[in-house]
Amino acid sequence: MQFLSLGTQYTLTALITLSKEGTGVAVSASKLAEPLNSPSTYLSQMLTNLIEPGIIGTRRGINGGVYLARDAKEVSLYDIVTAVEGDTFFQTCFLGISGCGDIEPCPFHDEWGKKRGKIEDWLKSTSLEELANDTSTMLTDGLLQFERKAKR
Amino acid sequence: MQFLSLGTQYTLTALITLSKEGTGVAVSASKLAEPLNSPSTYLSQMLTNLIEPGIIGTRRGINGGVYLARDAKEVSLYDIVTAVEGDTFFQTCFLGISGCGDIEPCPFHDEWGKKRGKIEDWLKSTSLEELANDTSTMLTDGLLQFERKAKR
DNA sequence: CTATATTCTAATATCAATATACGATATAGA
DNA sequence: TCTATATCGTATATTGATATTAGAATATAG
Repeated sequence: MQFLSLGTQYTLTALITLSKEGTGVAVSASKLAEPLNSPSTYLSQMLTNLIEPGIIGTRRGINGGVYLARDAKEVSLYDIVTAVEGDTFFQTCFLGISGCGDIEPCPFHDEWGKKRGKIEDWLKSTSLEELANDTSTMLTDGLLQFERKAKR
Repeated sequence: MQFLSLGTQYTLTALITLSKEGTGVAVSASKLAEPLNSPSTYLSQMLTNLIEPGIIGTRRGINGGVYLARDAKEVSLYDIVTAVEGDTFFQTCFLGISGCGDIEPCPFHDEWGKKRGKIEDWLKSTSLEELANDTSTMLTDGLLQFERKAKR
C-alpha cells in the first residue's frame, strides 16, 4: 500500500527540474531520468500523460525534449497526480461499496470524506512552483535515491 | 490508486459481522463471505492474517469458524488494516526517496506527515465496536455490493 | 471411531505496474 | 533539399502483486 506509484514519483521529480529550467525550455527525457536512475523511456512514457492536459509540451529531433507548457504557478500537484494515476482515490468508497454515497453512506463515508478532502485540497492548492521552491538539496545533488523493491 | 485492497475491504466487513455476534462466537468463513459475494476461501485466507496479532481465533470442525478473540472495543481499525496490508503506507516517503527523514526531508515530508498522521490517528482511535455501531442498514441487508473491476 | 464441516496451506490464474524495444518524426546542418 | 541523428510515441514483453482455486490437514460431534 503506497500512495503514489513509482511512475508518479518519477514524474513529480522530473517536473521539479523542468520548473527550475523555466517554462518553455526543453530538456530531454534521458537528461531528466539520469538523476532518478530510472529508464528514460519509462519516464518519457509517464510524462506523455501530461501532454493532453496541457501541462507539458514536447519537441522531437535534435535539441528537443520535454518542456513545461504553462507557468509553474498554474500547475497544481492535483493536476499532475491525477493526470498520471486518475482520480479514483478521490472518488471511491473507503470500503469499496458501490452504493455508498451521501444518501446511503457506509460507516466510513463522512470521516474518510473529510480526511481525503484535506489531501485533495492540499494537492489542489499547492503549485508546482511552490514544490520546486521547497525542494531541498537532496533533489539537486546526487543524493536522490528512490526506493526499489527488493528482488525476492 | 485505492486506499484499501479488496481483501482488506472484505476483512473489515466480515469483522463487523463478527463484532455484532459478540466476542468468542464462531461464524464460518462461508457464512461471512455470503453477503460479500466473495470466495469464502479467499476471505478465510485474509482473515488468517489476524490470528497472529490475536484479533481473531479459529475453531476447526463442525460448528467451527472464526471468532473475535478480544472485545471489539479493544481492536482498532489500525490494527486490522496493518495486519492485512502492512504499514508501509505510514512509513514511506511521499516521493519514495529513501534518504528522506526529519534530518534531510523531501519537500513533502512535513505536510504529508501531518495529513498521513491524521489518518493514522483516526484509525488508531476508532475501535471495531464504534465501526459496527455506525454501520448502516446497507451492511445488514442485502444492499451490500462491492465494486468489482470490469473485465477488459 | 468415523464422517463431515471446517480451517489452513500451497499452487495457480489474473491483472496492473513497470520496463523494453522499435517505429515515427522533426530538426540541424551540409 | 537531403540525410543523419536525436528524440518522442506506441506497442509489446516482463514482472510482481493481488485474487482465486484446489486440495490436504484437522478437530469436533455423534
